[in-house]
Amino acid sequence: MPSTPPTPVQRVQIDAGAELRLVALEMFAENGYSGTSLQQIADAAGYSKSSVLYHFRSKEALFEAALTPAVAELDLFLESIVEKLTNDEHRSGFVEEFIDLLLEHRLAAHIIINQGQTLSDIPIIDQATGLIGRIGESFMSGLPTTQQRIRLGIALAGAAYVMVALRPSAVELDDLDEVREALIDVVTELITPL
Amino acid sequence: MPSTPPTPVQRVQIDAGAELRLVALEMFAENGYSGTSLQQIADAAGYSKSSVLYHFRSKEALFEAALTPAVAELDLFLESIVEKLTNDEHRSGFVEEFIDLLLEHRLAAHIIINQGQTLSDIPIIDQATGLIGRIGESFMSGLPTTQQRIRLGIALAGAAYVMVALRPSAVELDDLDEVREALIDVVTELITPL
DNA sequence: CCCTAACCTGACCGATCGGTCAGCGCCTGC
DNA sequence: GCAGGCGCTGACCGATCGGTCAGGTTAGGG
Repeated sequence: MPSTPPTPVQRVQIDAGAELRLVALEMFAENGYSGTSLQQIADAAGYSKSSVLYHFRSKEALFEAALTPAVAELDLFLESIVEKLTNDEHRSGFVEEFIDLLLEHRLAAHIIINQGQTLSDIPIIDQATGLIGRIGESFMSGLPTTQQRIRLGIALAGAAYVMVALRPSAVELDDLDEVREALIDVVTELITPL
Repeated sequence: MPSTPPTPVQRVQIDAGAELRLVALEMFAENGYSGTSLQQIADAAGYSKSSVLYHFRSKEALFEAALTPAVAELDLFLESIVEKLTNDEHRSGFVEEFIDLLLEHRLAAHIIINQGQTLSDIPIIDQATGLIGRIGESFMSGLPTTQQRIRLGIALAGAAYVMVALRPSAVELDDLDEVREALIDVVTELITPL
């Protein structure tokens, strides 16, 4: 019998750091940053509080680690925006990508939207709101009337908030697809006259 | 010289309860419910923590007292809705009143929108979200397609969120009027096809 | 077989949390 | 002038907060 290969076996969930990041993301979204204690996170993940602080130097570091993937993708999205908006034909694609980005990182979006002002002194939150601001600016390069700015705000904030308001339990996969298309339609309709 | 009247004099701000309610509302909106301590509220209002707890039996009672006026007006608004919606001519008035209601109670709206899910176990929050839900239901009595529900959601949530996002410092009175009209226009445009 | 390093934990720390309580000064009606 | 209640306070309570630390356990390489 040949020697067994060097254990690439079942990697179900042995990465404690990633597991803690996920649990923390859910709880921060559900109960808020200051409303979630390290003890609660540790209990939910099946570790001790000390263990959480072994993997992450502080509560804020854990928060930052939990949000980092979403913010990184948001950053990539911003970089790709410039060419998207110069080519007029790609504008609808812009909306689609933005909605998909929000859907993929719903929990992170929930946190940034609902707690962004409160937690503005945490670096990654500051970075995220900065990115969002630059997306808005680059979109309406000639930021014309108040009415137009309000229109854009309602489109993006409304879409984000509707998505965020979806309770995780209420997410049937079919419905999610339907929601996705409806969001793309309505947002596209709102921003095309700009 | 006639006797001085029984001191109806300057009532600048001697009602400690009302003053505390106001300060608490601002701080709860700014830093969140669990992110605001009774000590911070007391300091900001110029009282001791004990004094706050003399006027309000608990932190939750103070929170409830701070939100009560807004929720009461929301309740009145819901009662007036039925006749507004049966008379087709008053539909635009509906939007106008709703926007004005949000503008008048911006801080309370901020709290209910951003912390409603988190604080769903507090009675007045439960009441407020219940009222909002009934407003939505009574508006789209025949809740038709997903697309139409999303449209309504974006209109109302977007408007509310745009308003909430206005930093208090950024509120010039002229701008506020401009924002009000823009909001009414866009929201009306969104919900008229329903 | 032992040494090391990674992982995890309970005990403990000072600070702060929401809340209680006894008592202070002051105004008012008798 | 005195009794009583209202507004307000500091001292204090147990619980919990985020965070530190010394030590226990385990797996792997020499």
